[in-house]
Amino acid sequence: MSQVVTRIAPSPTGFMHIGTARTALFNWLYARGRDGKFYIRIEDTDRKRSTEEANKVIINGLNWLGLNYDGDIISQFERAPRHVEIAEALLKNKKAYKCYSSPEEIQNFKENAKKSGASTLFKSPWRNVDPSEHPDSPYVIRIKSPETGVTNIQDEVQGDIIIKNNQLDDMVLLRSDGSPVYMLAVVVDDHDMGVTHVIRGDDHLNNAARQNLIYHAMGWNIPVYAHIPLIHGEDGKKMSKRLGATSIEEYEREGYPASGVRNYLARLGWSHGDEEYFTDQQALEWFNLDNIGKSPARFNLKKLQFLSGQHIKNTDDAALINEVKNFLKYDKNGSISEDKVELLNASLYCLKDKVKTFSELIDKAAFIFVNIPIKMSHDASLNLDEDAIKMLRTLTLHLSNATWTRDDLEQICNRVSEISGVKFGKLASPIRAALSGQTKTPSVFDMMLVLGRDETIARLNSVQGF
RNA sequence: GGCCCGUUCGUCUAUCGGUUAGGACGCCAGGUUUUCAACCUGGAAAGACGAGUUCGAUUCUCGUACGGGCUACCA
Repeated sequence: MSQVVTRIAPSPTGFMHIGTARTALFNWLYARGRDGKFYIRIEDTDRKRSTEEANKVIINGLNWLGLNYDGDIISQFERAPRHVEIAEALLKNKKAYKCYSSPEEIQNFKENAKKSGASTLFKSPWRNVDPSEHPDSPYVIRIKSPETGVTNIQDEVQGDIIIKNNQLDDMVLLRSDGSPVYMLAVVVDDHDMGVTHVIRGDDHLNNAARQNLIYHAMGWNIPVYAHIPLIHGEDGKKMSKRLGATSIEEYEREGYPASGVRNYLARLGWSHGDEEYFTDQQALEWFNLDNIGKSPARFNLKKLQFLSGQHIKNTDDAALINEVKNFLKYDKNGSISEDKVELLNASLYCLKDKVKTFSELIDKAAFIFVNIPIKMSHDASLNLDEDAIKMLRTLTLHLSNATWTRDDLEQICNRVSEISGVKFGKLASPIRAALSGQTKTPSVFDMMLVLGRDETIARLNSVQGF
């Protein structure tokens, strides 16, 4: 079999929908897993919607998700002359015809048909009129769809779908202003781009029958179809902005790792036995069309979070630091200085196993980013009463000649809590407050280890008023 | 209205006629514990409904209900 070619064909709406991202991922996995090509084509024939900015949003989304594409991005709009050329070829072959019915006429017909309960399928009276009788007025070009028989869609996901040809109207190919219609453009572009596998949302399933008409009329090979069910929101309805994020950029902003999003999106509607967590390599190796489900899947944030946590845990430190730095441009901290990066790197061992997002990681690493004098949260300050300060004073003394290993620190802390006649928990809270100004932090030992002796003692002193 | 598609624990799914219907997230209980987490152990939890085919249906067929899509000179 020849090389696999897939494509993602988003329309420039100004943001990248999570569903578009998943479709892109499926196409990318299918192509890249088979040494094939993956292209982007922007469906910008509707000029009202498209802007440079909107294209950029799509490209940024794809880049962030790590879906690299081949060649240049293709603009459907720019290919209009070629679409017209095909429409004219069809006209010449008598596979299409000029229709002079006005929009008002058609509108009236449909309204009447609806009222009387008859089929609303418009049958143009111009279908078989000889060109010599054509008026000199605006016209559209319509395809001649077969009046009898059936059109068969062979779909890798949905199975064989049979649509009766009498359900298909003579769709418009070229508008009266001469511009091509989407249905024509898709077929021509897919054919010209050599697309072998059309993996797209199942809202196009019915359209596939119409598109097949054009393939047949041109004598072109029909691509392999895989119409995948759309993603729904947590409530089972279409994903809306009201419930959760719909654009891929929001997940980036919130600090989800791209690898986790890839894993989650791939697993949503597709499966490989019981595998839930997998790497890109595994996804590439395993992904196929056979195991895509037929029913729409609901988006579930908790599972995304779980998987994201797993991916962060399994990312090596150097790569993780890079991703976090990149994420920081969305965080209020902005960028961070090199010495803080070093501290962050040193603390990864006690952070990355426990967080689900980069933003959570930064939160937990807050003790790194504060400086003396440390601003106390209200809850933290409650842990610094007189008795506590006294304990900290004792602790500071013992700490000055500690060897600064975990064992040693634990021993010292235990001794101090013993001397003070309290359980370790009573001592840990003030330490935590002094070191971070917060009540939720990594273990006090981890903080001491990361901060080092000088900084630890300085912070402890600072709450004692030194 | 017509046509097309779908329906297994709350959610994502496994099962390709015979299973105590499996896994994962989430949830609940217990454990670990210096906070928050993370982690460990255990638990509850599903074949939309009704017929038919069959020795036997979650699985095959039909119907109903519910959900979704298409039915544009939108994409």
